[in-house]
Amino acid sequence: MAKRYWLMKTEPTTFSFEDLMKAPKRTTSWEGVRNYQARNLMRDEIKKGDSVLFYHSNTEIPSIVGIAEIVREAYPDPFALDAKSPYYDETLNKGRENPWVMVDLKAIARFNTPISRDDLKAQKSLSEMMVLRKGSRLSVQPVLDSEFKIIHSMSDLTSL
DNA sequence: GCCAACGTTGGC
DNA sequence: GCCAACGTTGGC
Repeated sequence: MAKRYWLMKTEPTTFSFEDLMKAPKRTTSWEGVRNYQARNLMRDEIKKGDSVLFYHSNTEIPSIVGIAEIVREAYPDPFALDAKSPYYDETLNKGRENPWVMVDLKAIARFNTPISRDDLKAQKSLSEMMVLRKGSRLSVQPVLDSEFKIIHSMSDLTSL
């Protein structure tokens, strides 16, 4: 099965690439996705070994800041059942099966210079990227091989 | 802080 | 099933 590419968004005030690099084994679980389209991608499409562009959203300069890798495929997100978690899903309290899943992600490379949204927009060959579309809110997005390669070649990265 | 775009909810 | 109201996302 061919390796695939994804873009995952996070607000750096919630969980940043720095946080991922500092995590044990530079690995974290990607909990808290509460959108069915994104859930379906994680559950059905995202495979171990796939690469992830790590995107910082809702910040001063929205940017891709590094590359991560899927190290564990989808499994149930326990935070959905934890009343103390900000990701608690209170609609599950009647015994409805927990529909939410998460994957595990490992930091692979850090961009010494983040590639900003403006940088991406300046590339004609990236004009179809989902993340650049106005109103694009999906927090887990597919990325074409060609798009990943271009971004990789634009980057100045340090392997971790 | 503003607000457009989007997903979800719930009345009918 | 329709769709208005609402809450959230996220660029600007």
